[in-house]
Amino acid sequence: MMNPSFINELRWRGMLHDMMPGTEEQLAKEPTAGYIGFDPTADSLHIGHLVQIMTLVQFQRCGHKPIALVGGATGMVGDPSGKSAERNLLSEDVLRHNEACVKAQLERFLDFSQGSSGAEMVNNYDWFKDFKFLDFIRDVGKHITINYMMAKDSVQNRLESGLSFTEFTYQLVQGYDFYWLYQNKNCRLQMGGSDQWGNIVTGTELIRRKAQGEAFALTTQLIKKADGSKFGKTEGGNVWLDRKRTSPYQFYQYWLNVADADAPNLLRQFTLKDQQEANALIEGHAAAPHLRQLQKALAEDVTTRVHGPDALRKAQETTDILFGSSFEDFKRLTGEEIEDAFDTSLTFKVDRAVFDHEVDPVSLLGERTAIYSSKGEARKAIQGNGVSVNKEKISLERKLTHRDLLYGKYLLAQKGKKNYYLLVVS
RNA sequence: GGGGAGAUACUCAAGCGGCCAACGAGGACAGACUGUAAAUCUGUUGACUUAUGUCUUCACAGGUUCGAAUCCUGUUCUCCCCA
Repeated sequence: MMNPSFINELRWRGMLHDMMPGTEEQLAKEPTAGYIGFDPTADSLHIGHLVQIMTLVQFQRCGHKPIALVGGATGMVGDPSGKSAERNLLSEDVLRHNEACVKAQLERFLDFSQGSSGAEMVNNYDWFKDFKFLDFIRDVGKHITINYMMAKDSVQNRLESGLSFTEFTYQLVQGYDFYWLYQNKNCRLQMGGSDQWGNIVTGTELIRRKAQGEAFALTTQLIKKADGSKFGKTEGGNVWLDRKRTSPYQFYQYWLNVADADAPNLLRQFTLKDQQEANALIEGHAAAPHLRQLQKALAEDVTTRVHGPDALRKAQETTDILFGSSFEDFKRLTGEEIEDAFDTSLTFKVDRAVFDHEVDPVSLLGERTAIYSSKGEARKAIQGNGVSVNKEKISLERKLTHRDLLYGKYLLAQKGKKNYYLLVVS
């Protein structure tokens, strides 16, 4: 049985950015171990990391052995790549916590069973924590010249604005990771986003000089959206993999809302659909864009992989209830169904006494609930025709009473067109 | 060490004694249009409030003035030229 070529897989998916000569030959020759590092800068990964996760997943599917590295050590240093300013160091407590969270997330995506392509998880803190400074500069630093390190873009870009020795050293630390994995896990390939090229190559260089070995580098495309805006950002910031930060419903909605121009690309990169399937979906979408089959397939696939089938089903139900139906339909739901449809983050409890008299919408939305952060903001939004209650646009004069409550306790509030909130009066 | 330029809201960037919460552009959010797209057009964008209001902002600290982002003094930082 012939495994599909990993490189070709990345090619048609549009994920390949660059690789060292010989990489493709190495992968064709034998099942190869390859790694990608994830620095624990937060206690959850976000969908930017998902590209790298998918790269590892594809790598494994093509018969190779993926190693997911959690950067317990590198996270302590801080990667200057792509950063315009020096960052604050995280405390060790926070790092150890983040590390555990990131590890748990990564574990869900790969197959860790035994066998030549069974995944492994390592933490570079394990080999760095007892590495003495003097040993490091003698054993590692001696092999790489300052001239070489200075030439990296990540360093050059920071010479004007400033770069600490700590961040400058990052490439050596990461380079040593690769060397360590090469020696201990027979790891021949490091992958990463295209901004990681410099760091990766420091590793292959170290392997060449220190171990006279040959190792390879491969980078993937950074995802760009058609309109030039950043991928993975929403009003609330990053789209996280942790459901406590981004609920499955919000996660599903993010993918469902992807622009047409970006959808084919994202489908190829974030799902495992094969070329035929993907093309069929893309053609189907081109023929009937308003059905948004592409976005639906994408959202479904990614949400399932990240949050599981149950969470997907619930997210879809909620979506149907909020977007697919009129308020008349909404009213037919039972109280339990309604409460179940909303994430806790979108649900606000309001004291019954508030509805004893007429309620001013401004104070209800801006003061009694956190839908708007202040009355002023709530007022501006209402004046700007951006607020609905029970699917009906409201004005400043529209007072709310207990008669507006469904089952005497529910009120559906909308901020803009897409943001729904549930007020529960009790 | 000598000389010059500069530091303004999320970013870029005007303003150079009162009409400045501060032009404009980008971004972000919202409205219309649509398909919970894109493009386009419109509105909002210091905070609180809703009144022709209050408060906090134009690197930092002082000062001049009825009044300063705008003038003076000192401090910090950045860039450029010469040595």
